[in-house]
Amino acid sequence: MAQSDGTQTGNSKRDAYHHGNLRAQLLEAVEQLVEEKGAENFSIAEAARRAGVSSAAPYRHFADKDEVLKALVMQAMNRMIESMSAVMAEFPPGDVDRINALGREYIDFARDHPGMFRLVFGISESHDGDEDLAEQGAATFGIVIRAVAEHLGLSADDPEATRRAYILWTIVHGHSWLTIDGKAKQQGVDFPLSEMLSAVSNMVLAQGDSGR
Amino acid sequence: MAQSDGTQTGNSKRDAYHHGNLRAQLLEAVEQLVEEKGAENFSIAEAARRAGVSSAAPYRHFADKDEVLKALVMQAMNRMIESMSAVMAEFPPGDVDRINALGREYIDFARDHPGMFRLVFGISESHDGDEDLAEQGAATFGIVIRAVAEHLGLSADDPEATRRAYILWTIVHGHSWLTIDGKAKQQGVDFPLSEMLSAVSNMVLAQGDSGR
DNA sequence: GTGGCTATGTAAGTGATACTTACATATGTA
DNA sequence: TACATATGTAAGTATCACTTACATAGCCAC
Repeated sequence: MAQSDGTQTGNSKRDAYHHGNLRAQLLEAVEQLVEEKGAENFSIAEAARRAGVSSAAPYRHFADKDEVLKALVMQAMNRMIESMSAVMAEFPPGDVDRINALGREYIDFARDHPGMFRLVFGISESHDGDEDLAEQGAATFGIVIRAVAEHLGLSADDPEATRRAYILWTIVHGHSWLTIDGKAKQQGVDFPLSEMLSAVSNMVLAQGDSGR
Repeated sequence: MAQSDGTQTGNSKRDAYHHGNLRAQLLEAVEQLVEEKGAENFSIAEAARRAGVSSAAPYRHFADKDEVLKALVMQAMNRMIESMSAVMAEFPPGDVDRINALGREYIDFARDHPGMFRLVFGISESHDGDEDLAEQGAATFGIVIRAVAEHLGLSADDPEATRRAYILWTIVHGHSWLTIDGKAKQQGVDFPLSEMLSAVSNMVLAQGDSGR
């Protein structure tokens, strides 16, 4: 069980006084809680209880609750970047399916980890100007921009690539939210959407003017 | 200062013991707080303070915090339906601009009331099976479906109308989220998006197969 | 080893919150 | 006017975020 921040997990028995691995185990507990009860209804206290330490212990590793959430979000975004990169490797550069696969990865993440998805995007509210998060976000979106640029035969810094990538992002992002919020199913939109969405992305990616 | 639920506001001086209008004033206070500090960081206690009553008073009007939020969301959705209906009246049936105007109204709502937007969609997490909210949501989406069906010359219960309306919803919804989360601007997507989005909606609404 | 420095844990508080309970006071209606 | 009901208060419970003072473990120089 490798951890993306370098700390070692695995030794799950706590050794009397000193725990040895609290930070990582706290994040693990918080992630569980976020999925179980939502990002707004979990408490640091309960995460501490799950890790078998006192309610003050977490504050040796994190300044406050927000910092815990930020660390979790960073971890999740790292994983996201990793799985997107893995997906990229399965298709040749420029392939449309590469782009569609990225979208599917995004939607799958939301469906499989709705609590984390909410957290990642809900956190913007309280961490508005955070540099680390912004950088991580740019790295993620950058992957999409490059894939789109390659497909269109554009340079990655051509605004047209950003423009089209952004439109694809809105679709995938909107669908992810509506899905985890149950809106899609609730409104009778239960037919398979993946083909539909990739058809739309084909339109958006068609050569020609995107509406400048 | 008319209230959409029929209770009268306006007499803002509280009359000694009995307040006369607590429910409406609480909702007003909560809405302010939600915009100021976010849906997760407001407290019933503070709303009560703003309304000039004890912290126990709200519980004469609402069972718990969740019920307050639900009432607020219902109010917001009502307003949304009203303004969407108003927009509809400005364009002839079947007009594409009618549909685009609906989308713009949605995005404007998110931009102007990000706290409420977050609340409306964030609430699904805790009110998953709520009938009233589902019904209200269906009414809202129904407006879009009808406009799309009229434009395409389809019956409103044709699944193709729902399908296309849903795609438009994902775009508008995704863009709204990314905008209020600051992602759009953060990623350098600051060029005017309204034309771009309406160009995309034209693609989605074009006659022909949408990717069945 | 021993002494001491630092990292990491605990216990016991502080102040705020959601919500409850017992009681008080208006208001409307028989 | 009396009484039922609606609506408010005060005080209390349990929980939480976070702090402070103290304890212990690991580690390094010597």
